[in-house]
Amino acid sequence: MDYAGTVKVRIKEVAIAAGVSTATVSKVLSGRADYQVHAETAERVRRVAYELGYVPDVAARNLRTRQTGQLGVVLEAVGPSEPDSLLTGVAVSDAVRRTFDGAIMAGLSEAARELEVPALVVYPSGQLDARTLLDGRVDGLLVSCDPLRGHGLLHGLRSPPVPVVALWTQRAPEGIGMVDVNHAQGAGIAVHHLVELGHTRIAFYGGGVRSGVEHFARREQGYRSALEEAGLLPQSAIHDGPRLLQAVQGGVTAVFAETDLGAAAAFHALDSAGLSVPADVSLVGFDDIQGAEYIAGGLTTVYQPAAEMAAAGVRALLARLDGEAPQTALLRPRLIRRRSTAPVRVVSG
Amino acid sequence: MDYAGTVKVRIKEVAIAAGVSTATVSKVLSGRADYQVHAETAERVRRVAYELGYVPDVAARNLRTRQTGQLGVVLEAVGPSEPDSLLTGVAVSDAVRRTFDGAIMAGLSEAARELEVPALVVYPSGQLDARTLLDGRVDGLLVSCDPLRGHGLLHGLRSPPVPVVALWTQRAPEGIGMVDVNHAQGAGIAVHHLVELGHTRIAFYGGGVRSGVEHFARREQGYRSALEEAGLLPQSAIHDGPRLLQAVQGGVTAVFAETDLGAAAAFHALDSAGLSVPADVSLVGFDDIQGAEYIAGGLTTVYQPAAEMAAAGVRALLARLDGEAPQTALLRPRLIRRRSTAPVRVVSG
DNA sequence: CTGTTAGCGCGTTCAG
DNA sequence: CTGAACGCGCTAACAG
Repeated sequence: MDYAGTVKVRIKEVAIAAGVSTATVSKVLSGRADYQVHAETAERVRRVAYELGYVPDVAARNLRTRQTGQLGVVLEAVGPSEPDSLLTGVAVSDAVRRTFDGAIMAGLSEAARELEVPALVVYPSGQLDARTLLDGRVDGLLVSCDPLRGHGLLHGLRSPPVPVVALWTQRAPEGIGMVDVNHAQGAGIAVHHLVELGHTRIAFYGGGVRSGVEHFARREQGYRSALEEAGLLPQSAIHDGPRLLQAVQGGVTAVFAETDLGAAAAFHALDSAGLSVPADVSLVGFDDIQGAEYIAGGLTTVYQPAAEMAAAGVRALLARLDGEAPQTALLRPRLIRRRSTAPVRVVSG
Repeated sequence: MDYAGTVKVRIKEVAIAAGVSTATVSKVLSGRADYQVHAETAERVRRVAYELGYVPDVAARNLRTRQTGQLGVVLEAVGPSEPDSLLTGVAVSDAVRRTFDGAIMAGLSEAARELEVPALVVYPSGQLDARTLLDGRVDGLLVSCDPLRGHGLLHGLRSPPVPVVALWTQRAPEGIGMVDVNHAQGAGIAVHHLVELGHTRIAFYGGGVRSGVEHFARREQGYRSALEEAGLLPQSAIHDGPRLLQAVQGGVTAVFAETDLGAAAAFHALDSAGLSVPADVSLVGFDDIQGAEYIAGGLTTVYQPAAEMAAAGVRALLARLDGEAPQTALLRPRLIRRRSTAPVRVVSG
């Protein structure tokens, strides 16, 4: 179809062409069931509207109805660092973030389609303050947080003018809904996998609680709980190659790394020392980053359901717009089995 | 600041509080230079507006001005496959797309901030037809294409009601602006790197022209041109392990793979046959996917400037809104040197 | 079941 | 330099 030079058709022209009033056209096309219109009339209006290529003007509609149906999105990780970051200077792969944000966008986009959200409004990086939300562009806001940075934006959003749901955190201020991956549970799944393979001395590789990063802390806590539940002894977190090798010499046969990138580092340390994965040491990561299948010959890892999280966020926000109270939802991560884990070797001698 | 229960402030209240008319407030805040307002008055209005927390209502403004300042975004890869895909059934890692889309969003977001685009409107996957663009939600549209799928959407957008710029393709219909990575140039850069290392027998690994995929075709063409320019002989494209090994036995010392994932496959074939990278064979990929540093011990590859492409897209679209004609821009890819390439081994005997 | 009417909040004439 | 009046296109309320 060719719309070149097409003058926009307005509701009045549809009304005239269909021989009804503009109100009737509006009633039919807005589809509100509480307006009863003769089926034949409605059908005629719809046909005429379609033939004329009529599309309601959203600006006018939004002005009249005082809502847009649109949901706002902030990708917090995209954009300049915030000064309150606990990890300024830490080299985190941009690609990790981008994969994650891409998955988030995919999930949002898919959920928006299914739930008939007409459009998502993405605010430019670092652009948003609470005041901006007053401008009536969106009915609600989703914030995809970056756990490696502070939650500056979220804290500026206490008592925001529209409902807010935060993704990938469990530390939003009161009144803000949350959807996060259950990091502790994910760690538990990883540990459980290793225990099933017969490992009893399992190390945690990464900054964990000490890093100050919410997710890493939860992962270490999950590691501890899972080991204790299994009647095994947690080890203190290890964050460098030499200590990892020490631990292995001390009898550790499996390593749970708090991230896939950490697992890559652990593998490098082990490999350089002539230790084989998984023959000598089993290795599990967390994230399932792109390329995880090439780490350590195929890294067994815990997949974070980012797209599902985004979809859950959309549903949660829609529920809030429907009057429900803010809630916290935790999604179950999934173990991806590859080739970096194996049954513990029977100790000979 | 706490906006709980805050009633939205309207222009009239600002006017009253500042002791002027709404027209004056509008003139001051819209910042249009052709309206002369007493400096003191203007300053007072601005201060009062700020103190009252006044934010103009975008719906009303959009209705009045007939534009929004917003740019639409379609991530074509997100969403269900189209039937016209040439590669239905081909397993392409979702993660690759997501990284790419994430980078695109990051670039868009950053450019939007710099160029003061108030917001980006992301249309849900597979939701958009040309008609939807008539609804006045956006002043222009960016389409991030998926080269592995058809351009169904783009072709439905001939003569669209708003300017359109397509990303990651050079095959959009007439009238649509384009920004793409210069794939041929990227291939040339890769080949040039290998030639500099002394390689003279360089293979192309992947579907290339025969795949029917625009990007892969350009990359193979770029490979050919670069070799010819260097006075060397291009080989026909290889797309499986056994033939790759044959080629190596036949004297090939370097392989340019059309994608990083392809490079991983090539590496696997070589490695399984006991050939070492880069000692026996040098290997270059294309894309610089997340995890490329773990492929083949650190894959030398061609990085696609996705974020820059997105930013260029925003600029191109803004230029079109400014009255300029649609153009095509090609961005120069960059070589990422890692450890999978080395000087050619001097043949002994 | 359908039509008439009155704004939604703002930006822009055009008098003063 | 300022303010009153109008209308962007649509939908909610109400009258018929």
